[in-house]
Amino acid sequence: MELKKVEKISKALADPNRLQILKSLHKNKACLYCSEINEIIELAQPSVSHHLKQLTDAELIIAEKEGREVKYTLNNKVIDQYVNFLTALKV
Amino acid sequence: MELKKVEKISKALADPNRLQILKSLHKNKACLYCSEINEIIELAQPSVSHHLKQLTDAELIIAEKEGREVKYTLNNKVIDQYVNFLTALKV
DNA sequence: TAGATATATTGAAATGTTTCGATGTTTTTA
DNA sequence: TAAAAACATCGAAACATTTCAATATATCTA
Repeated sequence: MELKKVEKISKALADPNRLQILKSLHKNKACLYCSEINEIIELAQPSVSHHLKQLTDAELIIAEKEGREVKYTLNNKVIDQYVNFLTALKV
Repeated sequence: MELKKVEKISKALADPNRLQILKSLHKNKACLYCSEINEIIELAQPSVSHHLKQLTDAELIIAEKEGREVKYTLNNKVIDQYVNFLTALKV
């Protein structure tokens, strides 16, 4: 994995609200609708939308449009790649 | 691992210069002197000092004073704990 | 012990991030 | 097809991070 990508993922993980979103996705078998996330995170809707964009841009989650709703899913593959980079860092 | 700690480590990893320092530590069998890091990173000395502090505060590296020099070592244990948190996030 | 060397701290400018109200876009439904 | 619902985008305020010159501190050496 490229350093630029590691940096982007780290940035996405470097916020308490975004970590909360990821934990909630984990609890809910990896997927949640945007409206459900809006209920969990105590921020205004545009702020939650911003955080979901950061996570999506880092590819930590995948957004799928379903009508006028959006379903978010954890991207296990990218988490694995990030973990592999970190593991390779050790001696 | 506490969310606050995950956030701190993620922040420490969210910078290209700090990732470069970690990669260099890996290449050099996990340890480097501050002066060597100053040569690798193309920033002024106080900036490098600042980045080393971020990494040390996150416990990703360990600082040991040796006379008037400081030796930095990768902290494999904390990297492992961080990796475990991320792995547990997957479904 | 005075000067040199290695690193840390301070303070300030530049830049980036977070947050929200207002508003825009898309899709559903009455 | 007009109104409602779900989400995204914009713009600005508040806050945090990065960077460096100047300076401080600690340790070594002549």
